[in-house]
Amino acid sequence: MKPGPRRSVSQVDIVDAAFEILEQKGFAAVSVRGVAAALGLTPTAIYTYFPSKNALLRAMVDELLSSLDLAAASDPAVDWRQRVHALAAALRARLAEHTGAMVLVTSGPLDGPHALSLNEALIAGFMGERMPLDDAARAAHAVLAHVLGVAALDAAERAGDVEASAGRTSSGALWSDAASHPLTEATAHLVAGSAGGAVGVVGAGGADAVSASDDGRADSAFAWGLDRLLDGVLASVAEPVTAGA
Amino acid sequence: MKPGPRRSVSQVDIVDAAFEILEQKGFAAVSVRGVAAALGLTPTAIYTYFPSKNALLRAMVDELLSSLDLAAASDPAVDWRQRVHALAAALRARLAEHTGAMVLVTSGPLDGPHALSLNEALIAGFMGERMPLDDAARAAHAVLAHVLGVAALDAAERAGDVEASAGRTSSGALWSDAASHPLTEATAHLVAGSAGGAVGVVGAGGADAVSASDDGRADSAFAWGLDRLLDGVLASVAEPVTAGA
DNA sequence: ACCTGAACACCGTTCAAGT
DNA sequence: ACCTGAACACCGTTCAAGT
Repeated sequence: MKPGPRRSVSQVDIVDAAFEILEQKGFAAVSVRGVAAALGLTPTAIYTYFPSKNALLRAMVDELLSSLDLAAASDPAVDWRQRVHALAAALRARLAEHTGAMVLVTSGPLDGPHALSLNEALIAGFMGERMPLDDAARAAHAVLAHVLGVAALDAAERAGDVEASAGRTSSGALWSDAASHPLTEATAHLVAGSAGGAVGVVGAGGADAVSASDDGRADSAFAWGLDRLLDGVLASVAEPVTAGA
Repeated sequence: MKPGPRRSVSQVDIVDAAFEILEQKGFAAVSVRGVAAALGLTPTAIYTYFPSKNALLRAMVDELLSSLDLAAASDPAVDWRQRVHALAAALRARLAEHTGAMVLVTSGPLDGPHALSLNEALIAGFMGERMPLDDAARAAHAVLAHVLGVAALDAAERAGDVEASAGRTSSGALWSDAASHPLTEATAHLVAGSAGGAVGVVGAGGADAVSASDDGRADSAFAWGLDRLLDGVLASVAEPVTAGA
């Protein structure tokens, strides 16, 4: 099973070991001590390669982003909208794969080489749609925010599968006893659901629809929101700023 | 300074103590042991009120959301766009106030009473713009995702003020040595910057512009993205679905 | 440069016991 | 119901020392 402890380790070995632990035992198990043990090292040996646990976490973030296909996202032969959808879906899938990915992504600025390249590809793509540089940068930021936000809501929902909350107000009454939130209750099915799964297939199918391979309920909500954002962003190209309220 | 240990505690006392520690010593200091000590209790006494630390965290999330002015957000006399902006800015400000707010929000489903009421207000608001229930729910989800996503990017950036990353690839070269990411570098100023600060003033000024009191660079990027999202969402009311690519 | 061993100052949670 | 005390199985990080 195990490849056995290596004789000499490197930064990438440590990051790989950390990901293996993340996938098999969850985010809470990703510890300096645990990673070191997986490599047959003493905990303090890790500090030769990373100045802190946080630095290791940030290296993991960039490793995670390295799996994105930026070449495909930069192919001008494909519709930009389609490319954004594929890129966003891929990023969301990566974030959904591991528990606690939001903690990872929040451990420091997204200024690693792959994070910068991702941002660069997004800005360039929007500029290809005749957007000025500044707005293209804002659009890239907004798309990134949308993906991270949906990932955060996904993560929050998954975190509660095991744990039931306290569930009581100070008056002792149970939360949302009946129809006090009818709209939310009636639409919960549209927004909740599993991410990942078939998401990896997006962009591989090829020809027809943007969100053809979506089957999760949350996946279509994700695509819908992204489409509305892109609608608004791309519409800003035609009518610059002048139309006021 | 300290009000002294209480004679009898309650769930709200514990949550309050946890927030005080969060604001003064940061998220890492919010521990069962620390909260208990602040109340003059033994760590294990906390488990009489919360089944786990995570349950305490979730109670903190709902407490955080309780400060949102949902009444103002439901006032039909005010333009819906303006109400969404105020609500979103307020939520973002709350998330920006404390370090590690994203970890808090990710600790479990947003199904507390105040979270549900927030969602309810958002859905109702979009329905007031003649959107069908399903799309209104998706729009609410998208707005929430946008706020959380921007908050995540904010948090990530702040997390790096202290800590410089490893900063080296396996080849030993420094990250982003020169102009390998020109678009990102040229626009970094548009997207980075402090959140919070004057944000709390939004909605208190009153009359004229939506983002009048914004001064941070990130604040205007936040408002821009939200406006583009609302553009796309509200445009979907006029032309339902029929228009194809 | 790379790694160990011992130590410091912490964690969340369980359990048995007291009132 | 509410709280204590002891214990279990952990943390991240520093420091002095070895090679």
